[in-house]
Amino acid sequence: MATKATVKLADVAREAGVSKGTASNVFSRPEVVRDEVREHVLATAKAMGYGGPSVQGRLLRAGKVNAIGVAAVEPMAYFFEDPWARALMAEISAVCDASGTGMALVSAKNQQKLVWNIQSALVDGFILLCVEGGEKLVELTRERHLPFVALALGVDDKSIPTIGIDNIAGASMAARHLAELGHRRFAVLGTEFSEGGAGLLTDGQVRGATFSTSRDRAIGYWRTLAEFGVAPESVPVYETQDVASIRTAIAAIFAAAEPPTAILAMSDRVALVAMEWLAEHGLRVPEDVSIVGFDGVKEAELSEPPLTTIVQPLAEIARQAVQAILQDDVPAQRRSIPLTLAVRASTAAPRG
Amino acid sequence: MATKATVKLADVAREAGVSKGTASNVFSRPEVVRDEVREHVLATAKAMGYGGPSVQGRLLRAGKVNAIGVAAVEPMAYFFEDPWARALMAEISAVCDASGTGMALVSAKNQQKLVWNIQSALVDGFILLCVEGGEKLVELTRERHLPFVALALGVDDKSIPTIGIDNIAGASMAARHLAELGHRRFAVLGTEFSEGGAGLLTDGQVRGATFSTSRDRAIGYWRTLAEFGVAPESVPVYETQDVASIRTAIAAIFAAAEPPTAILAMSDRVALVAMEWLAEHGLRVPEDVSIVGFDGVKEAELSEPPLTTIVQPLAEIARQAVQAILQDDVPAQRRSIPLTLAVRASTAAPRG
DNA sequence: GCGATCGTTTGGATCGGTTCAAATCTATGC
DNA sequence: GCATAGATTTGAACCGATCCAAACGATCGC
Repeated sequence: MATKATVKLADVAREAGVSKGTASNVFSRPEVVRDEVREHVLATAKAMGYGGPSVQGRLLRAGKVNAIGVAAVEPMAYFFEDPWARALMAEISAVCDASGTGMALVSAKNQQKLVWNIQSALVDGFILLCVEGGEKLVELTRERHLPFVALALGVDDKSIPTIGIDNIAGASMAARHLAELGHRRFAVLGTEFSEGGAGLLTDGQVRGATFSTSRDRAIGYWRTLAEFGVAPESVPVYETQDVASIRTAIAAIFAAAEPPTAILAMSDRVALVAMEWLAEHGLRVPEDVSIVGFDGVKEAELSEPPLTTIVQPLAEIARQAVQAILQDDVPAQRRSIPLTLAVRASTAAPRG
Repeated sequence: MATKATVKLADVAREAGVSKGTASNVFSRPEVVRDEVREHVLATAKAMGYGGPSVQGRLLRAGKVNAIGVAAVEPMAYFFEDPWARALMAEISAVCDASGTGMALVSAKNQQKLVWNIQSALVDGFILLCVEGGEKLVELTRERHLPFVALALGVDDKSIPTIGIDNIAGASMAARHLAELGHRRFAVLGTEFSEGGAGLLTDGQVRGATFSTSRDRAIGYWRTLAEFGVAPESVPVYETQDVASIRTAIAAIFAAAEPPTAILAMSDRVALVAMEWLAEHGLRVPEDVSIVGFDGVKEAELSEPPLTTIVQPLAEIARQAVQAILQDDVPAQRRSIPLTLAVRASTAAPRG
């Protein structure tokens, strides 16, 4: 069923015997047209099968698309499958809903398509979800000359407008919580520090990490533990990627002569996998081992026991990001939203 | 930081001393322009801060937006939170990814905004996710005169292009599976039949349901069980809404003198809640009670025990829907995709 | 030296609307 | 009866590009 020769506003106007201007008013500013005329034009339009003013035409004049694009260097399904992305998207969409703004999803497996997708997306601005490969995305977006903010950018280039969290402060809270409970033997179950890495990291590897998120969290842990007299050298940091690497890491941690009484996990995902491993190996949480996560995903509330974690204020991040785009008032540099500690049942004082 | 007076193609052309046509070619058909000229125009553009051809301008000429809209009469967060919607969106986005098509999310809490959102969405067509309130959505979409297909439309108006599943046949498979295992005492744990209802339904209420999905599944169960000599009157159908109503229903079912040996659940969600209730009340699945779900969501594979269920071919539905829109070749009427039965560990022969 | 050919460039039409100043119509006041 | 304010309508300009037929310029063959 091919689209028949499309009827345009001018056709309707001619047929109805009014000017193009009046016809336009009938649709976009009906109150200014005399009732009689309006009815007639509307009737003519319906009779001719006119589908209403074409959006693209209006757009050209108006300039505003009234939609924001959310982009990621991931397949599009990422938006619906990754827990963090999903939680964030839900918040972003709630804000967009409230302000009647549309959302467009932009993604690409390959760089080639990403370029085109970014360049041709019909949006007023972009929110960039970039866990990795973010720089290229930022660069491309910049060329569109549209407002944009990056969320969770793993690199810290001061010139990129970013809304993020203070990872050092967050990690600090997690470490302080455990230290105040009396723990003195720790291990850090980290996320990705550099492309594809995994395993125990040296001090130098931590500080020279590609991804600042992981680095900052490690630094936050170390710094605060030092205040409690725990030497950084005594707190091993394991980098992990997939589930297998997480399990390998936690196994290594508990293979030590004096295993830690508390685990600092750099993400809830990592923490949850670790808790599973612990349960399988007869170690009780929090009686034998305390564990603190990071992110505050929903699953962390529902785990057994519920996970103590540092929760990211996703709603606030989403609100600020959307506002910034809509008002074309992106932060000049990086802006941080404070994190909060949610104390649940996965932490307790160490035994003895 | 207000956007400075935007530079347009014509400005660049004038500044570079070439015609608008040539300038346009530099960007959209570079190979046709002499290297020297191209370099010069590009340089001028960069110097003037030209952001590349404006999408809206190009659009007007091209006609194709190269994006499809997905609409629902739900808040936008629905796309990221509801399990069924999410699974479907993930599939749809995978198909879009493959064909380089963009996606726009359209939604609205209130009808007022829905109208505007549908009318102003920049898309080449729509996929409608309508579990309820679908008719209004269809009507609005029709006015855009763009191709669209409805998915899972709960009403069966033959004139609406729909890609769906054969609920009767699916329910039939579920019932047959249990009957062939030897079950003869059943109860149906239903989903929503009419706006806000819950509780035991009469035959008339089932047949007069507002939502054809629930009705068809019930009919499928009854019809097939009858073939095995089980009278429909002996198979109670409970309508449910939220978790509480599901628990109430299953409690009622097992309060009977001769409780059923098998449960036919109209959705995996309902089935999973029921399994939880059964576990809490010391009834083992499948030893004491067998249960079959419907939908085939991911959670059904991971439950304990894994749930036997009728799986919806979401990937295929998504593929056909997207293809139909992109090729402007929507099915004239309803098109059904076959369902499959996934036998897992929640079903077994009845005891004794 | 001249016409044909090929690669570039040009200018104007077009996409489908919105907008606004000016023109036209209507009703009111005196 | 006529000027005047207010309500409608008109027509042309414009939004920012793409497209294409025609013009142009250089090279080539004879």
